[in-house]
Amino acid sequence: MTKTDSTPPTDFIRSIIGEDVKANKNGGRVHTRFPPEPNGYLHIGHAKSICLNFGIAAENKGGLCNLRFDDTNPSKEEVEYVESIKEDVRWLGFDWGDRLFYASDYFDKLYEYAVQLIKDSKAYVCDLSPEEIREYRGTLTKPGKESPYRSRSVEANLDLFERMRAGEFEDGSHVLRAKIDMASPNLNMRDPVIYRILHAEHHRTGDKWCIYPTYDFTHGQSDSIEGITHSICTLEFEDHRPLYDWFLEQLKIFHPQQIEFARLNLSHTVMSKRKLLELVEQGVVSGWDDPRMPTLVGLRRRGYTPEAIRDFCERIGVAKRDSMVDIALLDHSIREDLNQRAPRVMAVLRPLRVVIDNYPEDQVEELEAVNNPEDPGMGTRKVPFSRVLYIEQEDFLEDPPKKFFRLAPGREVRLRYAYFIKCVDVVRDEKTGEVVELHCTYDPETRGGWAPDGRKVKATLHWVSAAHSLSAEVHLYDHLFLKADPTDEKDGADFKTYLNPNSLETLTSCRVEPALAGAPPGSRYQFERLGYFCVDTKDSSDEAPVFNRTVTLRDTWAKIKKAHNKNTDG
RNA sequence: UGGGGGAUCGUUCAGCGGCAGGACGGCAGGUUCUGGCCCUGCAAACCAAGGUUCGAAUCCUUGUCCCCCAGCCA
Repeated sequence: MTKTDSTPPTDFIRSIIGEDVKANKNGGRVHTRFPPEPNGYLHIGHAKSICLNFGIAAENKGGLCNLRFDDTNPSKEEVEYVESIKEDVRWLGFDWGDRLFYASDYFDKLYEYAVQLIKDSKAYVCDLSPEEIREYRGTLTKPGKESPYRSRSVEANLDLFERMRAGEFEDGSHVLRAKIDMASPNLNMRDPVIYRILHAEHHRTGDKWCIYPTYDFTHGQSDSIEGITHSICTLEFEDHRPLYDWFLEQLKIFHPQQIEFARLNLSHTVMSKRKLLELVEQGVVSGWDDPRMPTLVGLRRRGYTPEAIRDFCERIGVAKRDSMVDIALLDHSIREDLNQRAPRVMAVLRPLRVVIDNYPEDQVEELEAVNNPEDPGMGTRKVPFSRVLYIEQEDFLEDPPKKFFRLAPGREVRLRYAYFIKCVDVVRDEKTGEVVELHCTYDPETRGGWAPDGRKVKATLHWVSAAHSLSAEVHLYDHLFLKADPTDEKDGADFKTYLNPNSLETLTSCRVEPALAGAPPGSRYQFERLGYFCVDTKDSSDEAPVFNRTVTLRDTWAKIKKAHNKNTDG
């Protein structure tokens, strides 16, 4: 995708790095990393971080970005997640080369670091229970108390730590703690736990270990080992930085620079892995790849392109203030991308039968339609036209309001690429009064949609030939949540109470033009006047195609209707 | 009333002592065989109060509000 005037993004992180390069810090090297925990699927918030880290590496000469899994908690992490994460990063368009790492690669090294701290009297084995540790920690305003085990000898600590590793103790009975300052105003410095006993099988190291380093003891050192120059993370780790600095200083090892930025919040959805997991587990959505999910697998299945997501990540910027990006911006990014590349096609979601009374019974014409007005190179196709057609139910109104330009009794409109037609009769269901069929006449002089006499119509409708169209199922998606910030549970409500009951609407009697026969899973189209749709990658088949609506077209008629309703209701 | 961060159009990102700007959204037009795209125009903001200065969104002071931290999660 080519952007006409894409200026290279600048933000405070890139400025800092630019200064560092200019000052020849780290010999001018720029090395970042994307460090996910393999305990869930990646979402669009991760995409922001991925684009930042891989983007910065790509923008700097010789710059590199590692993919490293922070797999320090075997009880929550699974291979399923590491595979999906790798796939998602690749799909987004980034490449970690041969630099795929795991924090678990460093378990031996980390153990040595811990031993080193013990030998320097900077760490000790503590026998306090989790509850006791919490009590001893103090509170935000009250300093903590020192553990009674704080002054054990180096020898005793070495022995105990070795026995922890050997599996002599039960989970939770002992921990290794850094010896820093129980009175520190920064709670992270109050003798934090750096190793805990977890008799759990690790997805990579198996049962080699029954003690595991905490994230805090792992992350900074892993960055150091990999020679990461700029360790970019989110705001909540800002007060962990002094702790990471402390470890690096005590261990006398390479010191990456940590820079924090605000994580992405998107309106009308949730971004926390815990909440997303809850939606999956409770069956609110069909899975991590439900097209309503903000996960990368979900967005992909919904029809989003990596280009659009990258464009979005560029538009939202990077800063330190907490923010909530309007999901309308994501809509804009995908529309802009798909407008350029998606072939146009006609599909009728809610069919209304139309009979062209003066059209010969057995005649069929092949009319030429352009595949993409934005890109003439995409060529044209033939669309069959015959006596019986379908149009969209909402394109006809018996009693049209002022600004309704579409079909109505006695009114003439154009059928796209076909003919001008005029509505001459309306057939109703005898019982319900519902309009079930329209009778129209066509003007043979307007073949292709042009009027030789230059007369104008106010509307152009999409349509399909009844006999030639294919049936299809269509999934209409809308925001998962009605409330912009479902996380705002101040009135006591659970975030799920703000779920949009209409976030998915399934239409089973849709008709699509024959050109869509055999459309491959994942392929994207614009259904003219309706929106962008893609062939579902899971539930679609040649016999029973399923299309997912990625996003609607901008719809000014919908806005007019809405404004009108508001006025009449009020 | 412990510590760490942050406050600029509705939203978001710029502006780093010298005309507050862009994008999305909104509104109004133009164009149009998609009520799409595209084009034009309009409305729209410096948390507050003091101070320094010829000049303050920017520097200083004092407030106010918001976010994060009391996992052996990350």
